[in-house]
Parts: sequence; structure tokens; C-alpha cells
Amino acid sequence: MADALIDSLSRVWLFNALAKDDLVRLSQRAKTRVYKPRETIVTKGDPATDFFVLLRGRAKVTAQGADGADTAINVMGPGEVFGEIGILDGQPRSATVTTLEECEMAVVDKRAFHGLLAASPPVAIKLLAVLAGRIRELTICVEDRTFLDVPARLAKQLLWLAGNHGTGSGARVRIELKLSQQELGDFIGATRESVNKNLRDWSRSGFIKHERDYLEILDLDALRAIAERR
Amino acid sequence: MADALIDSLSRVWLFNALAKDDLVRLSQRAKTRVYKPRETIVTKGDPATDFFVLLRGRAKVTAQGADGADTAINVMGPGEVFGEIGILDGQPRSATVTTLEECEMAVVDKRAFHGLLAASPPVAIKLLAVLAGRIRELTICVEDRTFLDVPARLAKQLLWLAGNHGTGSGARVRIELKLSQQELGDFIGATRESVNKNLRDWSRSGFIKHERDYLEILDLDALRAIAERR
DNA sequence: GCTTTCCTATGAACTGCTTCACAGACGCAG
DNA sequence: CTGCGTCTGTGAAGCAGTTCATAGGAAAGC
Repeated sequence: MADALIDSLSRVWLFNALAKDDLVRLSQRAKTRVYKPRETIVTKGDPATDFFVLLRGRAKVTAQGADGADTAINVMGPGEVFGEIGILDGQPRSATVTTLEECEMAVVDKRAFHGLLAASPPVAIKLLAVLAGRIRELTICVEDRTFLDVPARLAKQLLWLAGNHGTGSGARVRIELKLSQQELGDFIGATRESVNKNLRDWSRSGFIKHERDYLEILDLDALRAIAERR
Repeated sequence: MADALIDSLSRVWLFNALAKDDLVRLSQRAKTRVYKPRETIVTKGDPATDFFVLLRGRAKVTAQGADGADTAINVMGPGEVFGEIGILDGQPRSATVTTLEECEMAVVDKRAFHGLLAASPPVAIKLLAVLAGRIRELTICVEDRTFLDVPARLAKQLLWLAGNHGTGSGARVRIELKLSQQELGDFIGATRESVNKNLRDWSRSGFIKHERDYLEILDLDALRAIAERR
């Protein structure tokens, strides 16, 4: 029912300055859709027709190289939005988004999205801040790929995952890994083998404990030291 | 005098939907400033206080690693704007901007900038498109650093420079190099030596001709082939 | 003019990371 | 239970690119 959608949308940061009326209107123009795990939502190069609000689940953003290889840029969680780039500049999708687990999204078409921006300046201003944040993240991504070696990038990635998608606190943080070592490698621009080697080394050193489907950080400071050294 | 500034600003894409009144108001709140070549305008990490419109000259955007090393992300020319990220999200500057030659800028302080956005929704919408373009460029930058080897990145950079800041057309394109080999290396995330080696190789092959202060592309297709192979 | 400094030039040595090759483990379909 | 596909584990070999070392040339300061 619509009320649930209104409720969900009102909790999304981008929309929380919207008046009730606008929220209702938006929810009427939005469809919700559920995606299976590992499903591709938007594909780089395709025409951009919709804007998405991630209501439930996690999804990753990847860019692709010439051959099949891809590299992940971001992992998004509930409350985050995506798909705005192509809508804003009328160009094809700039990246690919794939679910990591079952996801529920609110889907807003191009016209409704532009209507929302025109009708509600505060949303446009907030969206500017969202894009500014993306630019920051991407800038850091470029820096990391340029200046950090593979162990540092991997350590940083694990710490990021721990902070954003991990459970537990203090010394021990647990990350339920929905990511294979291959995907972890894609994230940091390294091979599966390199990831494996480093995880193994760190396991032996007692910094982490990793099993098939989860990874536990035992020594946050050790990983921080690895991530920060250049 | 102010009329000249109004005129300059009206030719900036971001502002060309502004009504005359708004333009006058903006120009009253803006100061123009001239910077010497190689002068740093904003420094990564500093608090963000101003928004800049590049009216004349070229400037580069760089990100810095832990030690002094830096890597360039973009070269901007007249009509482009920068400094909005820190203003939009209230965080410190996300990158450093340095002039390559003498530059004239219009400088708008934070308050005036926010006032402009609030007063003129079309500017906010256009700024969204500008940011979308930046995100696209940065995404491509990440891709390139991840998937392309040094020769490919260098070739691509030269082609970009030729297209955006070069003179002449057809087979021969001339780039007045304001960039040392070191800086060229910074752009593509490679060492001075690697840049030198590749330029030398290409000179010998007759793809380019390079002297101290300019570089001429003789065989665009050859460089394209190098840039595109993975 | 001369000296200092920055930029280019070039090769040798080193190395981090990838590529390749293979083996074992887990989970799922029949 | 058995077979197949996907993921992890591990080492050897190769290589792209960096680091290091050294020299020459152009420009800039005094």
C-alpha cells in the first residue's frame, strides 16, 4: 500500500525536507520493485530512464573495462539513491549497479524526477550535496588507486566495509561477506590471488579471521597501520 | 568595471539562464582576481569559503597522496567553475587547484553562492548537470587507472589535451605544453621516467614530435590505437 | 659572465603484482 | 551419492613499471 512507501521515502535523507503533499505526489509517481540477489539494475551504456531509491538491501556500483573485467566503486545501503547522473545530463548510464542481496527499490521515471526537482528546490539543493559526496568518494578512490599498494587498498576496503556494513564494535568487527575474493579484488583493482595472499598473511598474523562467508577483524589498529602506510 | 564582469559571467554556461537582474546581483557580489602562473588557488583540506568561476587561463585540479606526491584529475579552461564541492557539503576542500598560466577568476563567497542557488533554481539544476559531468569524468579516471597500462593512459591523456587544449586539426595537432614531463606523469599516475620513455619511443616511431615547450601529434590514429588497446 | 637549479635523457637493477597452472573444498542438481 | 561448477588456496615464472644513478642541456639568478 501507498502509505508504507510514503513512510519509507520520508526516511530517505534526500527527501526529508519535502512537505507531506510533495511526498504523497512523489510516492504516487514512484513504483516499488523487488530485485533478486545478484541482479543487475542498471547497465553502463544503456539509456537512462529511471531514478532509484534503495529502500532495502545492498547493491554495488561498478565500472567496466574494455573486456569483461569490472571494478567496484561503491556499496550502497538503504536510504541511498542512484541513477541520477544519466537523468541529469541525458547521457547513457555512467556505471553498472548490481544487487548484492535481495533489494527493494522505489523507481521514479525521468519526467517525474525532473518534475520533482523543478517543484521542490530544497530537493535539488540536497541532491547537490549528495553529488558532492560522490565526487569526494571518487576523488579518494582515484587517490587510493594511485598512491596505495594492494595491501593498503585491501586493508582500507575491509575497514570501510567494517565501518559501513559490519556488525559488532570495539576490537572485533564482523563483516558478513556477500563478496567473493574475486569481487573483493574488483573493489580494489587487484587480482583474486593477491587478495587471497594478503588475507592469508593477515590470518596467520592474527589480524583477521576469515571463513567462507564472514570475515572478522581482530586487530583494527594493525589494519589501519597497513592502510595508512604509503 | 562591473559591466565587463557581467558580460563575462553571462557567457558562462552555468549562468546563461539567469535573468539580467540576477546576473547584475551576482556580479555585484563577486570579486575578480588575477592569479599568477603556478599559483595555488585552493588547497585540499583547507576550509571551503569561496566558489570560483574561471574567466581566463587554464588551471589544473590535483589530489594528493600521503607524502608530497600528487596526481592531476582535470585541466579546466575559461567558463568552467570549481570550488563548489566544499561549499555544498560544508567539508574541507576535496582537491587542490593550481593555475597553469595567468588566470582571471570571479570569486563568489559561500553566502552569496548559497543565496544564488536558493534564488535561482535553474542555476541549481544546471549545477547538478555540471556535477554529473564531473562524476562521469572521475568514473572514467578510475576505470583508466584500473584497466589501462601506462602507454595507453599517456596516449589517452595526449589525445585529451589535443582535443581540449590543442590547436590545429586534421592529422597534425599541436599542444603548447605548459606541463613538464613530471606533471604529465602526475596526470596519468606514472613516473617522469615512464613518460619520457614513451614519448621517446613515439617520437622515434614518428607518431609525435616533441620539443621542450610543445608537442605535436603527427599520427592521431596510432595514438588512438595505443589508447584503446587494453 | 658564471653558477645554480630545474628539466630532460637514458640505462641498470629491483620488485610488486599479475599471469599461469594446478589442487582441493564446498555446495548444489540430479 | 555423485558429478559439476564455483570459490579458495598456493607456488612458480614473467613482466610492467618503479627506483636509482648519472649526465647533459636550458633557463634563471646574481
